[in-house]
Amino acid sequence: MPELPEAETIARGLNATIAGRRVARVRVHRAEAVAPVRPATFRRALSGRRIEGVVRRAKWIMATLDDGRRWVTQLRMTGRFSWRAPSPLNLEPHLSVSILFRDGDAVGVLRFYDVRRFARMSILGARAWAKLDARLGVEPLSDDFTPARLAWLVASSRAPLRNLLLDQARVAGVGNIYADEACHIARLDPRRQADSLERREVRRLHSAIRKVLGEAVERRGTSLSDYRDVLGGEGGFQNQLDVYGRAGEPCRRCGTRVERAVLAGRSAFFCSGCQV
DNA sequence: CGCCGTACCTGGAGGC
DNA sequence: TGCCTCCAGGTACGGC
Repeated sequence: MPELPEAETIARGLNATIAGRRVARVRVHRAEAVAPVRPATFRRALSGRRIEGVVRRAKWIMATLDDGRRWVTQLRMTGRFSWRAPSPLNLEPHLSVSILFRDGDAVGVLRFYDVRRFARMSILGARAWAKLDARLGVEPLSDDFTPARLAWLVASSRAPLRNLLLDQARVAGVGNIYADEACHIARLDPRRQADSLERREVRRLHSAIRKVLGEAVERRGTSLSDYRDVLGGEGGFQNQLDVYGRAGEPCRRCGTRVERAVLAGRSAFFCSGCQV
């Protein structure tokens, strides 16, 4: 579900709600949400800690704790945070973890849901976090992501362009939706061998990635089914998709029917009329 | 060693 | 209605 824009929206939402607050109580309803660590270990590590701040890295949500450790969440396909006033806790479907915050009279509950149970959260020391961070690629909205850097990445792979864009060790945070949308904006066939791109094509791809991710962040992400922000709101970018999920429908640029192909076991949507 | 198929889960959509 | 198949925003892992 969540790619960079959705994770960014969630991280900002969490920062606005829980930064500065202290964890009063943690409940782990589904042990696999914190695996391989035992629920009691996770609970003890987070209980009593104050949240210094919450940021996104790639598709990870990372909260810095007042003991210097990091509380990290990988949402995978259907992980979702929900911040609400506390209510009598009935066991809701798909509820994985609930965290009670209390600071004086300010009280709130952060709940974590996960339909498909792929999501994971853990508490990492600063060094373990640095190690995780180091194996992730360049942030595409940062100044480090230059056309030259992308050219170097693209030249290093013979895989289809779309697969390269999904590789988190190369470009961090791009997933299936935005990889396809970026290829369409750049007028590049996602099946093209990555190292076949010419310099001007790399430049188009670079600006397309930044454009689509930037606009999707502004629109607070893409809500196709499960994704919601921390307060339950939907994103708005699903109304601006050019190709993702539109197989058989006309290309908004040239009218040709959008096609679906399978690359590395995952759907790729593109227009063979204007993407070469 | 780079790349790909598969597995991990549940649930929604669509065919019959 | 029910049963079947296919598909889904991600990524770790094993194998070639």
